[in-house]
Amino acid sequence: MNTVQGARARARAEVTAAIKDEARRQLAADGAAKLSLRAVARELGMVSSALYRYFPSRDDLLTALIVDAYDAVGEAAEEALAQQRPDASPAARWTAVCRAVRTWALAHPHEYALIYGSPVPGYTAPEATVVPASRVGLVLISIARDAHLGKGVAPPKPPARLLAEGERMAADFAPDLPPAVAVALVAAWAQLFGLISFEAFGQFHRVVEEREAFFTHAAEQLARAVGLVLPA
Amino acid sequence: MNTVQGARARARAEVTAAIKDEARRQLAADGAAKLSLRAVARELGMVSSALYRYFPSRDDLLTALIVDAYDAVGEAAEEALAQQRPDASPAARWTAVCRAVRTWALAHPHEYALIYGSPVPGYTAPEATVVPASRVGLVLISIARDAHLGKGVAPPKPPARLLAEGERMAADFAPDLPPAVAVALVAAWAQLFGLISFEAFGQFHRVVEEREAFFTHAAEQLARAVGLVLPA
DNA sequence: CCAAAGCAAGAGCACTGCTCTCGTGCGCGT
DNA sequence: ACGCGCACGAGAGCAGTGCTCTTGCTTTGG
Repeated sequence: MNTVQGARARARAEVTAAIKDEARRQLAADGAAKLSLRAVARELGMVSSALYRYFPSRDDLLTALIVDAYDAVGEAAEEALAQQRPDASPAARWTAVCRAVRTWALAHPHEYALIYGSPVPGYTAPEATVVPASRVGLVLISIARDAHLGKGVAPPKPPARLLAEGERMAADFAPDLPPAVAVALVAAWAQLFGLISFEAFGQFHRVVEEREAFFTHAAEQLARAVGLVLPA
Repeated sequence: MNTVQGARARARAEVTAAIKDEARRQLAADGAAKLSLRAVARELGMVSSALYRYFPSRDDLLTALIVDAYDAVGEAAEEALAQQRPDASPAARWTAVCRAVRTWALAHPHEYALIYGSPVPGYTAPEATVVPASRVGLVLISIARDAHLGKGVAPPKPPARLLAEGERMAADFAPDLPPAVAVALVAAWAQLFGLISFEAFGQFHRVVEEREAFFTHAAEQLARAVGLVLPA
């Protein structure tokens, strides 16, 4: 008994991981649309029906890959933040995290498409995905909160009804964040992924050539919009 | 001879349109992944092989739908611009166009996903899609150009290499647009679709409730970022 | 030590995209 | 106006898919 859990459970975990690995390979090679349970099983030397002992359906396999992808990009963001020097400015932290997310997306376009492209399984994201999906957002929130705990430049005040929304959002996610910053932050969050998606999905083809410089500059402007840049 | 083209060609055009209509229906109902040539043919009372006389492959059908979707959203944008009063400010025009695009996207989520979600056919967008795909961009460009022909507020100057990129972009698309405005415009363009995609794809679930007010406010900030808002 | 539970394997169903062949009827050019 | 040709629809068929069910074997825990 050299294992804390039974050998059975361990074998199951290993096979499950092998399936996900092979699925990820096929995903990276041909995209989500062409991911085939039978092909995965074939490549693993097992028969297709055996695979259903591990994933009840193709969508469940995809959901597992989605969760892993959210975790991977979330980890990339957290790591980028952790590697910042203690004296780094909020804007510098913000830009570094944005660049890390972009780098991950460009390195794993199909996995990125899985999570930030069209929702492929039947329309409603499974509940299991919401926690990993929020990791990047939490990183951005923490940067903004640190910045505005010191002194930040408040973004333009939104209209009253939106400001109330901002208070609700702040109450939910970051108690001590000014409401106006909260709504600016959510907007910047969505806009960040707009920039990344357009680049990853080829919309910048023949439009933007200096992609890295362009993105960095845009990310810095986003930091400004959230009020992370101190006036000179 | 009541038709300029032969009856044969006309019948062909009608069947082609019927196929696209039915395909669009199934697209709206079940999404692109479940769009099936055989089901379309079945619904139209023909056998599946007959459909291949009109579209050489499933991807070709999807491409046709993509082109139509680009045209539809482009037309929505152009119409929104055309309906602006002559004395409307550039910022008001910008916001109106943004709202029109958003409205179209929310009304046709699956078609929107087809063009601004993950690229589903084999990775490279067919050449035929690039012209219709640029219609929304052209509308935004025209607004920015009109604004800066008068006097606009220049966006922050990007670094030198990006400024050169801006000059190239301006030369390609809008000869008389300041380079800094060009790069801000492209960024705002991508960010606009980031906002819309996040809402359409459910990323704002339990995050943003006042979606319309939120979007309008974000679009106005985008107008500011492009330099469309005059100082008070 | 044996029953129970987990597992792989195979056959099979309904469906998909796509190809090929084969008549037939309609539109077109003469 | 007529007949030829070709575009078209129909059908069978292939390879592949997701998923289910039954059948045995192996492992595990009481």
